[in-house]
Parts: sequence; structure tokens; C-alpha cells
Amino acid sequence: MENTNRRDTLMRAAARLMRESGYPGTSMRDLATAMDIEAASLYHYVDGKEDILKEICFGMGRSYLNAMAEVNDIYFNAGERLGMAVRAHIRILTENLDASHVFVHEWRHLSEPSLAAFKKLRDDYENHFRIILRNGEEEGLFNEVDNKFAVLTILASLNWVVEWYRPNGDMTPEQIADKLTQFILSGLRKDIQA
Amino acid sequence: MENTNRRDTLMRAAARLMRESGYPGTSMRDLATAMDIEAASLYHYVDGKEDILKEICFGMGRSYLNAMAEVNDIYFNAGERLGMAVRAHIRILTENLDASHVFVHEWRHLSEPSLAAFKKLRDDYENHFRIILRNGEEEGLFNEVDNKFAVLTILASLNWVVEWYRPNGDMTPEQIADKLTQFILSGLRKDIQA
DNA sequence: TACTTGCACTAACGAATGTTAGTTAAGCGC
DNA sequence: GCGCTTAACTAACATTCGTTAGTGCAAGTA
Repeated sequence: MENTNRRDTLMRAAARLMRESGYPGTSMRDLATAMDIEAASLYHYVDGKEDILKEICFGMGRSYLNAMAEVNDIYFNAGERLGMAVRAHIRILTENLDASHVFVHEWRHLSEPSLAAFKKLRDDYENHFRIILRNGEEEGLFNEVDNKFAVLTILASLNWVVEWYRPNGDMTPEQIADKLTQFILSGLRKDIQA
Repeated sequence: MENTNRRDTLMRAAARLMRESGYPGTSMRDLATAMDIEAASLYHYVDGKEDILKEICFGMGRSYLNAMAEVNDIYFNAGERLGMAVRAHIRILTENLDASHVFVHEWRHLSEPSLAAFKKLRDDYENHFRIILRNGEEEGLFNEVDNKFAVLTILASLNWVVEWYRPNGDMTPEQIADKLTQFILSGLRKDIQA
């Protein structure tokens, strides 16, 4: 663990800085200072500034999509699949908090054609959630809702976790995932019959 | 409406640019170009770049808080108050989409002491939602939930609307507010008895 | 020993940044 | 017509930006 790849350290430092100050607000010299080297030396590891952004955004995108593929492999009913997708999302997000923040907020600074490719990747991911909701309707588990709207709202509550989660806070990622699942499935209103 | 204040036009242009490129990614020359004047001429209207950010963030903050005060003036039960708060939030957000985006995402580029003041303002606003939820529990309308967590999740779904709402899209602000309220109160799970 | 590779350096490039100083021209009340 | 205000201008400032070119040195390999 001590012999971590220096390039990885660079990427993690970049993610942290870009999370704090945004992509345009993070200079190569800031990153160099964090790595304790000169700005020019960064180019030994990366092609340029946007190269870093691309790697973070697409790397995280792949992580989220891979996790979703695993969820789909295990064939449960839609309610369980939704819960598993939420749990996987929150796990990846909390394990890569800085990079996820960049993934959620800084991708818009990508230039074409990366920008279009990234949007497609995001759409793919959202689509998996839509499919789960549709399956849930077909199975009679979920209300018939506007799927597009519902997915946006679900992902909103998931992604917003990057704004407030702190590793040493009073909720574990698992607890967060459970509460979110409960919130998404049941809402606030009291079940009178219960 | 034709004789709009030139300073207001500047603020709207700034909000639009900062929404598109972020605060650090928006230069005074970009803004000047949008206004069709020279960069130096901007200083006739504002003290500096951060002055613009402050005005947008605190201006929107006041709008949201004022609306909440009106909601609290009219004394209904917690369920109705929550619905009204959601409706007011979505109305302000969709009427000031660019500025709301800046309010939600770019405030972190404020420097002290404005930054601390802004956080306090945000906390105040969130607190109003917490109070509504607590009232709802006391009235036996809502489940007993982790209020802090619930408010974060509710505001997540409200604020995320800045990411996807388009004025000419297929949902009106009122429809969005209604669906969000329904989602927050009832969730996805089918009520078997209904 | 000689050659190569990895990882850092110094120096500098042209462009862009936020901002200031001073100026100009038009419009308006007296 | 005179003085003041408004709204723009030109020119420039010091600094920072992303990036490139070329160099040095230590470790590993032939």
C-alpha cells in the first residue's frame, strides 16, 4: 500500500482539488504544489489538464456502469434490484468521494468529442434505472409513474450525497443506502394501516 | 420591460455565464463580450467579480427565505405546508434558473466572511424544512424519520431540478412541484389497499 | 563500463486573468 | 453655453495560466 502508483496519487490529488475549487479553478501549479513537484513535471504523467478530467470522469463512469451490470446479473425482483443499485451507487460514491464529485459536477468542462461520449455514458446509466422502474410496474410492485422524472429524482437524492457525506460522520454508507431506499420506496406519509 | 435596468441585464448575463462555465471559468472579458462592452466598463456597475457572485447568491437566498416566510404565515397542517414550500421553491427556481444554478453550486467560491454568512443563510432555510417535518410527526401525519437526513434528501430532489429543467420542456413548474410533493410524501411503493 | 529509462528540474513562451487609471462623448438641468 | 452625470472607451499593470523545450541525475540493464 506504501508503493502506490505515483500516477494514482496524482489523480487522487487532482480529484480533491477539483472538488474543492472546480475544474477551471484548479491550476496545474496548484496540483503540482500538492504533489510537491514542479508544474512541468506533471506532464511526465499526463498529456494535459483535460486529460486528468477525462480520466476521472470516464473512470468513475465505468465504475458505476460495471456495478450496475453486476446488479443486473443477479436476477431478483425490481424492488430488490433497486435497493441493490442504490447500495452499489452509494458504496462507489462514498469510496471515491472526490472523484464522484468531479464525476457529478465537472464533466461539463469536457470538450468535444469527450463531452458527447460522457453524456452517452450517463444516459446509459440512467436508462438502467428506468428499466428497473418499468420492471417494477410490470411486476405490480411500483406505482405507474413518469419514469424519466422518477429516475431524475432518485439520482438527485443519490448524487446529492457527495455534497454532505463525511467519512467520519454519523452515518455509514450502508445506513445511507438503506435510508435512501426506504425513502424512495415508501416516502414520508404514514401508513395508517401499519 | 424594454427599459430594463442595465445593471440587472449584467447580473442576468453573469448568472447565465456562470451557470454554463462556473464562477472561475467565467472571465470578466467573457461577461463584457456578452454585454457588448469592454471589460473595464463593467466596473462602472460592480465593484469586482466576486461582487457579482455575492449579489446573485444572497439575492437568491433572500428570495427563497422570503417565500418560506410567506408559507409559514399561512397556517395549515404540515403536509400542506410542505407542499406549499415545495411549490414556492420550484417556482423561484424555475423563474430564475441561471441564478438558482449559481446559488446551488457556485457559492463555495465566495471568500470569507461572505462564505460563512451564506452558509448560515442556507442553514436557516434548511431549518424551516426541518421544522415542518417535526410538526408533521407531532400531528401524526409523517413517519418519524431522521429529520436532518430527510431534509437533505428532499432538498436534493428540489435543487436537482436546476440540472434538467428546460422552460420549453414538457412539464410546467407546477406539475414538477406536484410530482415532487407526491414523490416525497408517498414514494414508489404501491399502496396495496388503494 | 556504456546505454537507457524514469522522474524530476529550470527557463521560458504566448495568452489570459482581474483590475486600475485616465479619457471621451453624449445627454440633461441650470 | 456651463457643469455634472452616465456610460462607455483605450491602454496598461502585474500576475497567473497551460504548456513546451531542454537538462540533470540516479537507478537499472546490456
